[in-house]
Amino acid sequence: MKTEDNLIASVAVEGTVYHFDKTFDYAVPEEYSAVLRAGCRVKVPFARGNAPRQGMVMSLHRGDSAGLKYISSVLDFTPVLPENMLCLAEFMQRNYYCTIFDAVKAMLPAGIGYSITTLYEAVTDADKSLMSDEEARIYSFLLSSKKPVKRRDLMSEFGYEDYTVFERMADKGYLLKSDDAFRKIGDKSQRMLRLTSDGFDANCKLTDKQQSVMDLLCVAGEASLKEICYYTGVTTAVTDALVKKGIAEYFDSEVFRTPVTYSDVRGEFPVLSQEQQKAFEGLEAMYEKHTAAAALLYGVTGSGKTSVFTHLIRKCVDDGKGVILMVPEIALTPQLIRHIKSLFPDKVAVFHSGLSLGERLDEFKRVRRGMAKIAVGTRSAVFAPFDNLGLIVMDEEQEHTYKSENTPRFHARDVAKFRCANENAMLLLSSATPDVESFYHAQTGRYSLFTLQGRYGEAQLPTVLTADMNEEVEAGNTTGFSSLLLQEIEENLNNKKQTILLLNRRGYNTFAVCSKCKEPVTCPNCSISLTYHKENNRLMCHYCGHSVSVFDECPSCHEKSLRFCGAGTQRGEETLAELFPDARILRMDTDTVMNKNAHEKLFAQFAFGEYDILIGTQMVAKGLDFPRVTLVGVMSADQMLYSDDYRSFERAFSMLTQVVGRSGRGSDTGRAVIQTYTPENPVIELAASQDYEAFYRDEIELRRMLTYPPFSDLLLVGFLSESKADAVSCSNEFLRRLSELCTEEFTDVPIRALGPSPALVSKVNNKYRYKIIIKSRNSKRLRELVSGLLKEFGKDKRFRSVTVYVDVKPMNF
DNA sequence: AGCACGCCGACT
DNA sequence: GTCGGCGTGCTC
Repeated sequence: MKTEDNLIASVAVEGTVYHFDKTFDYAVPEEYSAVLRAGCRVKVPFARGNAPRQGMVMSLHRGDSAGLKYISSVLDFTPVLPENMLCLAEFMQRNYYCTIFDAVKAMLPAGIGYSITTLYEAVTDADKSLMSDEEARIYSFLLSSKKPVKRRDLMSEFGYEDYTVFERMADKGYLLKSDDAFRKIGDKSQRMLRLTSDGFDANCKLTDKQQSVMDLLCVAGEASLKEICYYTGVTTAVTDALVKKGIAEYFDSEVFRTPVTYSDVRGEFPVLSQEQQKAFEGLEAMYEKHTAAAALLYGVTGSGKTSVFTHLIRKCVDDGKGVILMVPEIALTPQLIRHIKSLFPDKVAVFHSGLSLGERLDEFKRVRRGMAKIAVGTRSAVFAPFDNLGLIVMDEEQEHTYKSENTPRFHARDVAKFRCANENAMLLLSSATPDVESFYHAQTGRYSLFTLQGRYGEAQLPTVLTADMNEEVEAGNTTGFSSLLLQEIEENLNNKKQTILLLNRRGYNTFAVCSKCKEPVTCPNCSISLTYHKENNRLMCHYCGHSVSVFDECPSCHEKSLRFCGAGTQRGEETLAELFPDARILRMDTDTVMNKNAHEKLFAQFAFGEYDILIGTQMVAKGLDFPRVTLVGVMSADQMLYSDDYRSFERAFSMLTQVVGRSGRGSDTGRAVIQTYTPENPVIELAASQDYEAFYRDEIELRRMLTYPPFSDLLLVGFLSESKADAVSCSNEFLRRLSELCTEEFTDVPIRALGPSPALVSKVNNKYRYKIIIKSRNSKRLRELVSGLLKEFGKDKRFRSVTVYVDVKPMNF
């Protein structure tokens, strides 16, 4: 048989590392050669041990297969991803410095994933007398179980941290090894726990932690694992133990099921105003060219941006093309989703983290098979696998939730841009307070700009007052509520109107300090102070999730002198209740909202008038329209304004504009009170007058002067290590090599580098974090330079303890 | 990142 | 001699 003309698959392999990632060529066995196509997943032997790994076939070609390994099995007989998505994966590898498989993984629904596991079974004729006691026990266990046992299960059964024992037994011929691909099941974060019906027998001894879980279950009956861990401060190891004892059992949560909207509730397309019609016609003309294009739809809240883009979506669906509609957070936009579903019955697939794995898989398949034409969802919806994409709409395009903070660290807007360019589709960004970069592109003609001026119903802008907190503190007021705000709340209560208060801190107290030695109580794993949560009476770390029962002894000087300070939402709620005992107060933050579809329910209750005051973190700035709200209070504008980031003004402006705009949506004029220690900051005034364009003019000048985006691109190089010294020396060496290369091979790449310096939170989960910020133009040459350096440092054995990664357009640094 | 391979020291 | 500890280098 001649070897020159065999089928070869280029495969992206799972579990590689950036510095040696590429596609690996495998020979395709004869029996698969007719069926295998790019976009199918395969099982391949990898590295010296030929350990089985999952891979994605990126492309197929013919050639000489001599010396290549063979694909061991095919996991999909029809491609799970179309060609254009494979092309996108390569784009992501180049731009986000991730492995190709990382990019592929981001595109697939979690439920589709296979994991490849080693299985062990006992040979029938081994001589037990030759084994150690431990080996004999393992052998008997495997002999009694009929089927091969997964390595993982075997490890936990015998309490091992590694699997050398089993490997040794396999070498000695007592055990047989095999590998298989398994469908992943049961996303732990969504699992529920309940007591088993047969109850538990009284002589069964429980540890303290197990008992606390039991107490919770006895009261609640059932609870999600997340909640159990929050309230009792245990890890899943404890719940696992209860399940093992037969006292409790896991089950999949039913509450997350999306209510199915049947086609009998058919929505009406909104009638467009003259201004909206004009914008629509402009967009329609762009769309009709069927070439890659981008537009920004800019209009104040309530100007009807949604109406405009629903008409455009209809146009696109009528052409038989796919539409992606992205929203910042699904939980806060239930009415938009319901609206879209009612306009396009049976054509909508929804993508968000609240779906069960099975549901995500179903929605993915509906898109893949062309049954659904519109994919609605959060940033992961940008990967909806349409093969004839027509339009991508990004609602509230400036929202930070569009940026992924985990590998692959992509920005959904950039991925959307690439997809549109690559698939000849149109990109429509929509916002009341666009990202400064986007508005710049609209001003300079890279995007077409469509503006909506009119506010529906001509509601008046709210009157905005600022409260100078310096004066309050001088006057001895430490409640966090200025006299001005209190007075306004009082008035609203008397008039039976509703109030929204924004307090951007979770928990009860934001930190604890020792009144003797002045040491704050910090997380043992992170360089961040612990927050006191009243509901579970624990101190918690919002970074790594560490929590301890509350104590009063200072960990540094051992005096019983801890003092709790700073107000979070829980404390704010309590203070309010004391000040206004008759007011009905609703608190909303990730703690109260953790369970079920609570968002919508709570918002609905508030809209119904079941509460007088809504206090919460930034989620209260979004969500439903509340016509009865006539007062909005911002407890502190300062944390928003002064974070260590060039975008803090932009974010604060957007947030303040949004929250202030919540006041006076109905017939009454609204009021807003912004509390701050820096009342002179112009951003506050600009937000008060809802004047985006004036804000933009100031901001863009600032950016131009300081060469910040859009006049440059930012890249963060991160260094993570358990050893502080290694992280420091690695980052120093990186900077040295960077400047060296810039004076040698890369003289054509203009670069400014800042750092190295410790990250904003310098230690998380016992890992020290350092960063270098690179200011440059994101060109091909820059990517060559950065990618080369990453590979060099990945291989460097001096820095083996250090993980080096790159974050393009970092959000927090 | 794993993981096999190989080289060296301590031991039945 | 042989087991097993760790340092080194490769992954189609």
